[in-house]
Amino acid sequence: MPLKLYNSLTRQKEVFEPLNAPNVGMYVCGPTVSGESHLGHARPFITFDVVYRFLMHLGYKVRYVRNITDAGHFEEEGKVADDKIASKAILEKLEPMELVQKYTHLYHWAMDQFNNLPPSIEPTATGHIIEQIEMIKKIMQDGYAYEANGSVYFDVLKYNEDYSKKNQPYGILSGRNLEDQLDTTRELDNQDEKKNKVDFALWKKAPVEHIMRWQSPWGEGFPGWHIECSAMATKYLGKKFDIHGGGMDLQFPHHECEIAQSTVCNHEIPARYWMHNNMITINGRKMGKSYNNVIKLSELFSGNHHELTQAYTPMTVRFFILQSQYRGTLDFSNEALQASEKALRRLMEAYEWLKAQSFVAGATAKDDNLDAQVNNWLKELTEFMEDDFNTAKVVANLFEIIPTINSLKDKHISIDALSGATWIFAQEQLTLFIENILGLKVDSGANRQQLNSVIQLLIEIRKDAKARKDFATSDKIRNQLTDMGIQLKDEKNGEMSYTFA
RNA sequence: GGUCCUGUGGCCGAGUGGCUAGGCAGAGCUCUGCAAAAGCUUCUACAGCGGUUCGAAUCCGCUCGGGACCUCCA
Repeated sequence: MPLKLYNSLTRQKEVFEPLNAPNVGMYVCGPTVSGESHLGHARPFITFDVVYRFLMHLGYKVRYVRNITDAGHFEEEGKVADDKIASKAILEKLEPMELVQKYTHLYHWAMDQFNNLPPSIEPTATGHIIEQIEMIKKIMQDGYAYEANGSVYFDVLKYNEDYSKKNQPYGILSGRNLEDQLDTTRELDNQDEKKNKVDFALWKKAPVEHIMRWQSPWGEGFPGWHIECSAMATKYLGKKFDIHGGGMDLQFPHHECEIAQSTVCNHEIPARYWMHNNMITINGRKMGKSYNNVIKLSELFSGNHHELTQAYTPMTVRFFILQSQYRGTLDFSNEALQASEKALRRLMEAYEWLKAQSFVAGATAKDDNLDAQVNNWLKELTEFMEDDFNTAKVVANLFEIIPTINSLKDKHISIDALSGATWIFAQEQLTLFIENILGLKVDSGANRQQLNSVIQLLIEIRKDAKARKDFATSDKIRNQLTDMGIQLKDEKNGEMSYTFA
C-alpha cells in the first residue's frame, strides 16, 4: 500500500509522491525562541519527528528543515519593565541574543528529552537576513510590494487580483476569500502605512529603541515574520519541495503569506503537501499564551504547576501525543496523562522482555488462529502508518499483541503456540515501530548502577526471609521499596524483579 | 459578524454505512503466604430530533453544546 497523507491544501488524503524520489524535502515551522516551549509546542515537533522517521523507514532520503525564529520584536516575559527602566548602559539592557541563546538551548534540551531526531538543517532567521532582503527586493521588482516610511508591505489585493486568474487566489490554503476579510477588517482600518489592512509586512522599520536591527535598502529594520520561512525553505529545499508542516494555527496567516511570497518569487506554490497538526487543549480550550493556560515543558517534567498533580516524563508526554491522531485536538488532563504513563510502562515492559528472548526460526505454530492473528496485527502496523500516520491505531495494535507476549512470559501459553518466524517477526516489528518509528525509549533515570546493586541485595535478603517464612521482614522490604517508588514483583519461578514507578 | 472544525462509554481517545478499536479507571475469576504484576472474563457509548437506507455512531437536514482561525500564536 502506498503512503497516503492528508493535504490541507486540497483538503483530502492523497497518495504521497515525492518530486524527486528517493529524495524528500520537508520544512516544518520551528519555535520562536523568545520564551520557553510549552506542551502545545511539543505536538508538531513530535508529530513531524514521527513523519520524518517513517519517511526514512520507507527508504526516502529526507532533508528535514526546521527553522529557529530568532528575529522580530523580542520581549521576555516579566523583563519588559526592567528593560524600560534600564536606559543607557548596554549591560543593563535586554539583549535579544541572550534570550535567543537561552531559549534555543532550552528548546534543544526539550527536543532531546522527547527523543526527537535533530533535523537535517536548523536555520535561524538572523542567519538569513540577506536571503530575506533579496527575496523582498524581487517581490518589489515584480510589483507586489511597496515601501512606506522605511517598511515594506506585501500588496495582497494586487496579488489576489492577478493570481486569481491563475486559480491561485490569496486564501487558497485556508479557504477564505479576500472579500470576506476586507469586510471583517474594514472597521479596524484607519491610520496606517499599509495601502490595505490585509497587507502584511515583509520588512519593518526599527524604532530607535529597537535593539534588533539590520541594514537594508529601506533603512535599518528587521524582517517580517512570514518571509523568513519562505527564504530559508527556498534556499535549502528549492522552489518546490514535498512537505510543509506546522501547527493548524499557522495555516492563516503564516502559511498563506508564505505561499503568496514564494509564488511571486518562484512562480509556484512552494510545497506540494501541506500538513497541519491540531492543537492540544486544556479544559477544552487551546493551550496558548493569550489564554494564559500554558504548561511549560520544564513544568510538565517537574510537576511544578498548579494544574499538575504530578510530574510526567518526556516519554509519557510523547506517548500521550502519539495515542491520538495528529489532526484531532487532544485534551490535556492529569487523568489522561496518568493513563498514558501506566500504559506506556506496560507496553515497554512487555517489549523489553520480548526483545531479550531468543526464538528458533524453524519452529511451527501449534495455535494457528493465534499465530495468524498476531501476524495480522503486526502487519497492520505498517498499513496504519501509511494511512496518514495513524499512530493511535498503531498503539492500539501494539496493545493487542501485549497479552500474547505476557502470556508467554507467565507461561500461560507455550513458546510453540506461535511459530518461530512469528515470534521473530514480532521482535522485529516491535523494535521497528516502538523504537525507530514512534521513537519511544525507556526513560533512563540517572546513574542507577549502584541503586540496582542495592536493590539486588535487598532482594537476596527478602528471598532468605521468605524461605524462613519470615513474612514480616519480607513485607517490610517490599512495602518500603514500594513507598520509595520501586515495585518488587515475585515471579513464578521464585525470582524477583522490580520496576521504577 | 465571516470561514471552518467538532460533540463517542467515569476519563483520554480510534474508527467505519452492517464486524470487540485501544489505553486508564471499575467489577469478577486465576495465580499468590498476602500483595503487586500478569492472564482470562465483564459493565458503562456513539449530543438531541427528523430524513435517506434492508441496515447509520458512520450520509443529509435542523436544534443544542464545544472549539479554532479572521494577520501574536505549534
